[in-house]
Amino acid sequence: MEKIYKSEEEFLKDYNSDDFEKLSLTADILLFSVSDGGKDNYRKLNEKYFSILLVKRDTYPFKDKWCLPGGFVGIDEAIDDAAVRVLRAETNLHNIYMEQLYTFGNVNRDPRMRVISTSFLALVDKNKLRDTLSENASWFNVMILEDEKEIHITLDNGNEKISFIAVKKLISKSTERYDYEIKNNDKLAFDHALVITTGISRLKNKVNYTDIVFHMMPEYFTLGELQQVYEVILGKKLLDPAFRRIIADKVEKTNKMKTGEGHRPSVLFRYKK
Amino acid sequence: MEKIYKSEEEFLKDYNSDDFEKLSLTADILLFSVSDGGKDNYRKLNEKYFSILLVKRDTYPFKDKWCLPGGFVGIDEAIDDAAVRVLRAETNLHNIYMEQLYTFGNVNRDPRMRVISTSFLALVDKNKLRDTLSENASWFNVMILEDEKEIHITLDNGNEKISFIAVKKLISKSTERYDYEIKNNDKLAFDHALVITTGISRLKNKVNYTDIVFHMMPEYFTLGELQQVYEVILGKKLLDPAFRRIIADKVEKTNKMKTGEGHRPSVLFRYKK
DNA sequence: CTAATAGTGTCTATTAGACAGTATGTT
DNA sequence: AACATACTGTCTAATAGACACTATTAG
Repeated sequence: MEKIYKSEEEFLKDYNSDDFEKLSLTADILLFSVSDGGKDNYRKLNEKYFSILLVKRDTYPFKDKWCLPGGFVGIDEAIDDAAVRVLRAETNLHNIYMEQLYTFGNVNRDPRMRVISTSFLALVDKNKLRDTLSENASWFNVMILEDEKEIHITLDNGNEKISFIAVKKLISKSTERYDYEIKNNDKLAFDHALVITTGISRLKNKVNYTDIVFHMMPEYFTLGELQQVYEVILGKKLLDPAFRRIIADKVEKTNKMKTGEGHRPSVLFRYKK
Repeated sequence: MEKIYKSEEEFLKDYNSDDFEKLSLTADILLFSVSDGGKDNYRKLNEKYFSILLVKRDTYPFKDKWCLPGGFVGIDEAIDDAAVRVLRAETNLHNIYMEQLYTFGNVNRDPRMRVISTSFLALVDKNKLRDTLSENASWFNVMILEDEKEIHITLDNGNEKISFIAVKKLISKSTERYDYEIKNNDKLAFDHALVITTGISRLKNKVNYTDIVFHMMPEYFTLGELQQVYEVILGKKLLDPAFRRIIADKVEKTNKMKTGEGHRPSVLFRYKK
């Protein structure tokens, strides 16, 4: 017969939490940034690449595959704190923009046991990172080819190329929500190809209605550089006057100039808070 | 000394998942709908209310407080499947629009033990529900008063009023992200006042750039009714011609009319997929 | 007739897209 | 001088906001 409790204290004293089989939770970080490619020509601007930080696994499971920086959430640790801790361990960075992305909770994500993963979207200005990466971590440039049916994503760190296809499956046309089926993935561990796809989609989307990109910019930047970052994330060219109109009230002019570029010098701007 | 594994199979055979202390996960559902209030006047339209389903707890902890329908995620059950199961148990509904909202993972959310909660936003047309609610469940009309600093939320099911204040704490102006500190809550269990606040904010936001409201509409509706739903969620009046322009290509006219309303009859429309 | 909503026409203000032009540095 | 980018002016198209007007029903 079930015992009748008279108070919450009494109930909690008796409570045995082992009645349910518990599970493990990880916090995984999608750290995005923008990096400079080289110049092919002294006059031209640096090409910008959208890039993501990955870590090579040195233990089983998925030994020698790449994955997102991540780690288990401690029993006495908030998820957000775990995310901060993991990012700091991998990059020595803190005080970085970070938001929760999505929680992936299918069974068999991890061959060891049932693991839930809460992923976080983090953005940095790459100038803040110098020689502080952990040994197995590496930045990959992200190339995205998207049409109505599929997204072809290629990640390239100079030595190694990772590519896969995310096939869009429309969940709801009305809300433009997609699920993705990952194909041709052989270098990314777990379901991280799916996590990366989800993160890139969210970022592309947010760029249009938030000021999120400024978290990837250094303190001083030219409008041309800012425009390049928008272009590389959105995957399309923007018209100069329209772009300047839109960001006009988000930035403020400084009295600094960027010179020595083989063409007319450009005014340096700063994000206006 | 650490054992060196030659293959993933060998590694997995030895793997003991009890090295980490595990935690519990629940799926909690925010089921929103729109309900009709009465008419004060034979000529007037039914007043519309935005409403949410809550359940009264009959066991500890938080006995006799209200909470969101929810339940533990099984060890062999995907989070999404758990969400569907929970919703069905409470309402007998399935095939309902549902999207993941947010994962709440602070410590001490639950006095029993460490529990993580993944919340889901679900929307129904209330006409689909008739006498199928579980005994402890009840619909509450939602009233929202929002300014730059606070959101005052009142939930009312006719018998009981639940109200609390969510104080906005700006995380990032650039991305317009807020965290909320809940004050004056004494009738909602766990951190569910925070979950509800987060859900309402998300919904208010999504109404502007998705077709999400159609999930709360019956198959046939007048444009006046549709506009009322937008107004009640957004908490402001809209201008007729502007509203009609915006939704013009999302709906299609039918040859049905709604009559008997004490004023000019109105054409019934249908969502255009 | 009256109150109440249904539905439309139109003027204006704002925003977005497109293109052409001028400006100014380095080599 | 030539190239490449910086930066601006302006015309046009599309979208949003506001208001006024007509239409139609039950009672």
